[in-house]
Amino acid sequence: MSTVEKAISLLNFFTEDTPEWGLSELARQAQFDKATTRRLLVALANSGLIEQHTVTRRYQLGAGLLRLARVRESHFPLLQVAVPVLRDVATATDETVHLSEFGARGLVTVHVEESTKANRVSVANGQILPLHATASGIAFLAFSPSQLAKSYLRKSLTAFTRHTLVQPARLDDAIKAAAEHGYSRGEQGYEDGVFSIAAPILGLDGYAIGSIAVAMPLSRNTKATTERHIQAVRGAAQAISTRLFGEQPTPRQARVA
Amino acid sequence: MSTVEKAISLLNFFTEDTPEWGLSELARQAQFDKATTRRLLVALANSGLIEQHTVTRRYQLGAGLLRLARVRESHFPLLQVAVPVLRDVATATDETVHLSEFGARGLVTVHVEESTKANRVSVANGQILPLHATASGIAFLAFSPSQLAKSYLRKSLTAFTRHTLVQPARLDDAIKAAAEHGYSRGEQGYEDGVFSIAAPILGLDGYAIGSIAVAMPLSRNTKATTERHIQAVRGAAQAISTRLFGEQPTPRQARVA
DNA sequence: CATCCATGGATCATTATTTGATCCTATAGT
DNA sequence: ACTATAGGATCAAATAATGATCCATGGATG
Repeated sequence: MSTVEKAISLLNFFTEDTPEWGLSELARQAQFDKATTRRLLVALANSGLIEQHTVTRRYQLGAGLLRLARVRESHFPLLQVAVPVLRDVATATDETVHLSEFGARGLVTVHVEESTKANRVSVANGQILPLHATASGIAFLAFSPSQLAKSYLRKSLTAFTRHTLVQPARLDDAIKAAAEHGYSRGEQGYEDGVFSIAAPILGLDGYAIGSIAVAMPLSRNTKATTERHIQAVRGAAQAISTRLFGEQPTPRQARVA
Repeated sequence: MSTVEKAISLLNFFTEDTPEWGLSELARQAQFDKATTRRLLVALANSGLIEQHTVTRRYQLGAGLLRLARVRESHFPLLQVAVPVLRDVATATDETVHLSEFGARGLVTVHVEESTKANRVSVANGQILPLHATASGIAFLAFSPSQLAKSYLRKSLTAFTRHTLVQPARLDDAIKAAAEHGYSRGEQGYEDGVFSIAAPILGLDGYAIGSIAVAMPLSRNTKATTERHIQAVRGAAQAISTRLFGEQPTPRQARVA
């Protein structure tokens, strides 16, 4: 562990629960010598990453972090973070993978990686996904503020195919299952012959900001592929959140019914 | 400069304008040896403060910063940051200093440091300050979204004293002056015999989130004290912003008229 | 009130890490 | 094919980090 790494490792002891540390206290926790710890803290303080309360002599995270975090954030919009991850999922599954983001217009597809297979599902960029009829939508609803999910349950649910969930009770069940398992499945709810698995991308508050889905022709679906897609999609969604926010948000499931 | 400080100094080269650096490029800019720069970057990368794009090999700020910044933010609400600064101003001026924050209820006084003088201005905590009649309010308006300021100009302006600015044109002028100079003055606009100087506390977007004001009996007011209070209040407002956000926001003046 | 113990901070010979000249390889431009 | 520049690796020499030890201060505790 280099000196620099040691110094930075100290920063990670500062959390919401323990936002302040005394010198000895921190040295003990980090298992560094007290003198070493102090030198590291002083260096961090000179750089603005740490501040010392002049009265209590305790150490806290510094204001310098805020500027840096902002630069990072402005350089990393959802798309930029998500596209490489989507590509990985597309490569791993060789099925069409698409990302959607919830905004004013609803749940909009913002990026698609198409399968290389001849028989594949095509998804148009910019397409608005009905929340009740797609795996993406249900995954999103399952991790939305309860009010949003409930209000959707009361809406008139358009039937796009014979399989679209139009009975509130059925949709309710699907949302509950998605909330419980962390992913949703859609079987011909929007287009005939399409099977998909989706997982929510969580924002810092634990609510979904969008979703990521793998879509395949129903004919190709097997238990094994389903299982693989679930893993891939959930992993990808988590990876995106983590890269966007630096940590995995705690999920907040919608309480329907 | 310690190794740790060198490493962290590298972080500061990453800005909104230049959010990515190549190794050699950065080494040149920072005036470190290329090998040194690389080792530092690797250490930072291992700690999550830097990430390297696997394809382009360029370096960017890492996701680890986000968590840290959030801890810092949650630990530093306005009050906690501002109170020590207010206290300094109070000590320096020996006049009553008060801080107000704009929220749903309007501009509310959230902290007061009273002068030790017998003849002093008293301000109640929790008091709601009329925007058009107080130095704090005008300083706030001058750095608000233009729409807010304009809509206020159209409202019926209550007269609290004979000196309250009730003519839109006069208020308009006061706002313009405050926008130009970065501080406002209030002379008996709310209470007779009170003179105050206020400066806006800017949020990251450059708009005011509140203000800080020094209030004194008009009788004690001289050119010299006014000048000192202006300096003190402006400095304090800037210090608070800087401590809250890690940098001084660029002011955004309201365009009235 | 004296004592004790833990705290933050300073010192400095010893030790281990950082440093940077140099080399290697890959890639892009001429 | 040649050149320039990139990122990255190496290792003896230089330097900075280390930690045992000491000091001063400030609560506790008897």
